[in-house]
Amino acid sequence: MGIIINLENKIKENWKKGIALGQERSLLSLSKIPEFTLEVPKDKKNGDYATNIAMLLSKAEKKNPREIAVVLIDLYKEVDVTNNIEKIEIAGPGFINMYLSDKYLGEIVNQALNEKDNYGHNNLLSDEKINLEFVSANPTGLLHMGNARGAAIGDTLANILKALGAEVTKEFYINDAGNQIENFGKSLDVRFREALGEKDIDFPENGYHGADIMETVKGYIEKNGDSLLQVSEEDRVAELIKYSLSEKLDHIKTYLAKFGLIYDVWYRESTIHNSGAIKEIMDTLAAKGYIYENEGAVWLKTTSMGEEKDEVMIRNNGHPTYFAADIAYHKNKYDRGFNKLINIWGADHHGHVARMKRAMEAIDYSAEGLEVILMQLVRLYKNGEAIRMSKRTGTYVTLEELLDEVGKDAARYFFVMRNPDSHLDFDMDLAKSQSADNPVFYIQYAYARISSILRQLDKNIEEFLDGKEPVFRLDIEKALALKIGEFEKVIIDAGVRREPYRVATYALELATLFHQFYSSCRVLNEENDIKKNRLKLIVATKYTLKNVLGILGVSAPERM
RNA sequence: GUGCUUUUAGCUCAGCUGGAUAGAGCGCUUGACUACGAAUCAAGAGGUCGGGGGUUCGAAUCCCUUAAGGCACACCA
Repeated sequence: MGIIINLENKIKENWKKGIALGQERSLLSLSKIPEFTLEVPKDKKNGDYATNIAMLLSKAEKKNPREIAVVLIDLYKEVDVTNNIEKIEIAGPGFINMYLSDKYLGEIVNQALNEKDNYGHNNLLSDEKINLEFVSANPTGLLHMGNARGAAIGDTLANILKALGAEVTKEFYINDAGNQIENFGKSLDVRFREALGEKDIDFPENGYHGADIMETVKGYIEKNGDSLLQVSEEDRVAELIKYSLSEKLDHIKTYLAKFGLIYDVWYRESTIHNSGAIKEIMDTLAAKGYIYENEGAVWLKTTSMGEEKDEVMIRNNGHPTYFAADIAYHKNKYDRGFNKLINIWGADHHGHVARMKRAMEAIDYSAEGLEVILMQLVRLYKNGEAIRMSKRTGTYVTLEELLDEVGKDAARYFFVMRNPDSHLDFDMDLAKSQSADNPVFYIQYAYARISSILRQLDKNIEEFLDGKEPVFRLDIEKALALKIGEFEKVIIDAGVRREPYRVATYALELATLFHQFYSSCRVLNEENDIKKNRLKLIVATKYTLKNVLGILGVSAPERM
């Protein structure tokens, strides 16, 4: 556990002990200790920590908060054996403000120096076995901006959860079955026959018009010739689907890898269909009386589970729906030993969330263990104008183009920096710009500056890192050290709440404090003690920056 | 129509289980290199937290209501 978290726990404990002591001595009349807060005040003038405990007790004690605070502070001082608080004051309507002893700042820096690449890591979630499924784009086309946002959020979240000790499996669900694939196959077949000279073939109604599948078909013909014309349509379609999916998937894999994302598992929907898993859940649900037939289709009584309408499980053509397959798929994930299933879906899937949870309950699996992060759309801006993105008209920007244009680092940072449930305005020009306006460069620049200082050091850095706790006198030094100490709290917060953007924000804050420090403090041309302390501070900053950037999947350059 | 979601500075967004004078970046105005990288820093202006009601010591935050955007409500996925 980090210094800061330990410290906060101790402070809270001490307040509780103090109150208990007060009860013993009948100084306080309350029977139960209320849930009080320990927060970091926005304004430094109000101390390092503040608690609202006196205000909360006001009612039960029938006294004004400031009077109670006087009693509480005496009690606190009596039980506090660690002396981690230097000064306690009453302020405003009854806040109790605590001022930390500076000793902790030195401890924080030392911890970062000792733990290096592991600094900020933790074992809070070591009991969790998490399956994180994201992107899962249809393998019938190219990856677009929405997929890219999911990729960045998912991969970052995976890194955060791993930093908290969880076992995380990143999974891509391949929709290689169902209606879409049938349409895809028909479209391929038409393009194939057209490419070989056949004319006036009706194009399927919900077919794929993209130019990319013509390329695919041409590629197939170059390699394998036209022998497929001799086989049955069914076999031909099957072969074309197999070939195209494999080509598309390779493409998707390649570009996700360039984006810094490597999946642990690629799971095919067809495995679910072929394994009998769907029949199994249908039997389970039927045995529980949740299944009925109507108009040739088989329905799930989701209304009896609190949903607004029933859902089709098996269509009247005998094919299971996506919903039915998804229930089997999620059961399969639980059966593989995961206790948490986290999915990242586009906001257009939100109707799917509640019924999936109800379905899990219906087959006696955990609905709580299934978490869905919904992601809003990405709006793309270029030259100050919104670019309309549409698959139909083919004007959408692909991950490939994005990587070419702005690069992995900027793209990943921009996608993660906003809360998923707000729309993301992606400014291509800003992401491309190599200036202070671009947060990615700003953060990386801080790292490069530190590296630059260390390169100019006359002796080996290890000679300055003597293990003694550094002492800081200037506010900016203290602020930077404290920010380093917050890192672990940020990771925990981001992980527990599943909000990766907090890490992006933190990286920017840390870089800001470093730049401020840099502009007001020299490091190299200082008298020995100060030089040593500041070197420790910037090396600790460097490790912290490296670790944050690592979590974000953004590179940490020694030079820029 | 029903459900979910968003609404905070000119723009893009933070704001924790309710806390002190609502924050940051960009943009704007004005400054700072004979000093470890000016891809930086400092200072300033800028707000009816969409509107209205309620809960309480205290509301951007919780509840009700209302307005505006987005999404969903298929035998598609």
